[in-house]
Amino acid sequence: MSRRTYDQYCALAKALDVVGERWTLLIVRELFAGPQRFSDLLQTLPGIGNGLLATRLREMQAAGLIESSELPPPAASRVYQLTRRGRQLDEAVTALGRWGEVLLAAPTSEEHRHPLWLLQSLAAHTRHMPNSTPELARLDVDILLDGQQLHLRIRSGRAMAGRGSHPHPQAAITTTGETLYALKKGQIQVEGAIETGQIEIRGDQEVARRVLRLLTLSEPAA
Amino acid sequence: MSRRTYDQYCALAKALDVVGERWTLLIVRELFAGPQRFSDLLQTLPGIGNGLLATRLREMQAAGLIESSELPPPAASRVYQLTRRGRQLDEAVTALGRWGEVLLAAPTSEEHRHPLWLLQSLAAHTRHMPNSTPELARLDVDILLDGQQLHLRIRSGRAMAGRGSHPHPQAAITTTGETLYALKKGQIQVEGAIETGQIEIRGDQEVARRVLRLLTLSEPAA
DNA sequence: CGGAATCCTCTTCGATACTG
DNA sequence: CAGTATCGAAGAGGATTCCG
Repeated sequence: MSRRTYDQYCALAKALDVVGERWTLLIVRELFAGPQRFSDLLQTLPGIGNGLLATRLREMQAAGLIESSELPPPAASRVYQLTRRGRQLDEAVTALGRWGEVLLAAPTSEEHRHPLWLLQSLAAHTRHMPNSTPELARLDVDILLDGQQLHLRIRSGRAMAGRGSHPHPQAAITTTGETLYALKKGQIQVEGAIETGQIEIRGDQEVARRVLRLLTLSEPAA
Repeated sequence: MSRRTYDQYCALAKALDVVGERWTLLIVRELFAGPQRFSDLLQTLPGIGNGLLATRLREMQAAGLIESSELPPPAASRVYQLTRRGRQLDEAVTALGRWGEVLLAAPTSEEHRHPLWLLQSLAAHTRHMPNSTPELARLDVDILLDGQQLHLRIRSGRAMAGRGSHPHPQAAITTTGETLYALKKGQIQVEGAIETGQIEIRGDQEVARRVLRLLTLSEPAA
């Protein structure tokens, strides 16, 4: 009955009362990439258990973070999506993710993996750096990453990753997480990876290259 | 024995594995304002229970977030403080705090309060806005807030709140949380509050005014 | 008195089984 | 597919005790 709270008159404590519980911010991360059904979330969040997911979704709805909507027939299913308030968590989630990046050791492990998470991570960095050249004002590309269909929206140099394909992509990239990771590390270059076939591009070649270069840019020295 | 983790190869999940558990980020918040002893933390974090605090401090030490050091006699006590890695949480904690600010309703409640938390909250906003005029390059002032001795360090327009007094303050301000809150809301002005005695200043009047104006600046329209 | 370890109760979590 | 019901296990909170 009694939701556990910190009972502190402090903005951080209040925020943690709402999003500090287990799984909540990971659900937010999933919904940043687009609406999801109950069972979609169950799949991408291994270990959560359906009871707890139901509870979290109810709490998050009550807190105004998400809303659910019925898809019209014949889909006849319910999807959950972020509200404006929920989307405002972008900055905090992004900052936390950047902080956690150095904790990513070798990907070899019993860990669950998902191409989206890598793309979100790379996209998060672009929202940290001031990259707003006119060339990066507005770009939309599809990315088939390790067989998963994703897309990237770039607005004023800031990238957001999403599931599925974009309605009007200017280009389509096919590659692997390994390749993106090597690019980010500076171990290979965009042009080289295209030549060796590690990256395939359809549509606007220049747009795709711009996106790839933005995404795999290294952090400037602080 | 088995620390609970999300087991996801994802930067956000990794970050939450380390700082996502109950109380951890609130401990970080306290240590942002300076080193603290075990019992200091117990006092400022009502409800934590000493066993859990000990556990958290051990975990945070193992994760490289904090370190403990013995004070030389006659103090003969141990203090905990953030490491560099721990201080890097600044951005994430600040972003979360800003997100939570709208959840602060009327301060009338059973909630625990502490002048430091208000000051940290106000300071967090200055780190969000680009305010880097030469006048705000480097300022250090003491603040006696609701009887609590605190201080503010301002570097390049970005304020950090701390406990106790600064070794070399340029000015000292005495006021109340209520007054700062009203200033932030725009209900009163700095000059007016000084005239009515709601704010007292010793030392460099101009420095104190600059700090107060920075601190209580309203958010520019996004 | 500061800094914990111990014990006990209550809540939350995670997995499985079950229902509309 | 979208949840609810249930139950053992882990975690949290409070008090007490121990040690220097």
